Amino acid sequence: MNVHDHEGVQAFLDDLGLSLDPARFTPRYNLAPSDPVHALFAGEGLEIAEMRWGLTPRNPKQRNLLINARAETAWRLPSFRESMRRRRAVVPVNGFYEWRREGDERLPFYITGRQPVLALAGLFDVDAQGEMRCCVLTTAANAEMQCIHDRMPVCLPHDRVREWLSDGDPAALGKLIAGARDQALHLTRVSKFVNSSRNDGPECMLPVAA
DNA sequence: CCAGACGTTGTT
DNA sequence: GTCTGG
DNA sequence: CCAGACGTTGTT
DNA sequence: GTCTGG
Repeated sequence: MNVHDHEGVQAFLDDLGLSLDPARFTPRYNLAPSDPVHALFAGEGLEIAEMRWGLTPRNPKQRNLLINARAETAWRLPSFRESMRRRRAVVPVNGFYEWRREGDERLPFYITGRQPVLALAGLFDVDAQGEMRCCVLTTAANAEMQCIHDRMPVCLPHDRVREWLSDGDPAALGKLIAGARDQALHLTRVSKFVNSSRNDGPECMLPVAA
């Protein structure tokens, strides 16, 4: 994920009556699983909190962080079911990365929306240490994304964020998820600099020739 | 009905 | 608690 | 997600 | 191949 632009994020939050203290904001150009990220959720009203990316599996035998959840199956899977019902989240990002596999190569693309912030639909949970953790819902890739990958994050229209976080009706939520594929996305080929999560700087999102 | 298990995604 | 298998 | 590592005992 | 770290 890429969350580098505080001004853009704050403009998005303004419409929701939320604010994010610039002092608590670190620009991230290459935010990796297990890293802290700010996410919205319905607490006592709409709230924003720092969560770590990836739900911790409740079964200790399973150690993989759950960084994504398929929107099609999250309703019934034990790991996500309760969060789908009662712990939905939104992760505001400036963009995200997807890799096109070409043989042994991973060719990264930076993906943005029409506006400076993409509102990614997600879930959260509280782990055994009391820390909030979140994951991102995925859906079938739309036409733009299909050339690099068959899945993409669920991107909510900004005017549906409140509804996603507050409405409990699965049918209504299903429509929000379905609408994600209509969000216009813009793909930029970037250098493999971003492939190492040790690299976290503006170079991650710089265009390179295809 | 009871017993027993109880992991997801993406990629190949 | 809840789902699956028998 | 991708990159990169991937070893044990005993002794100091 | 598989696990860990970021």
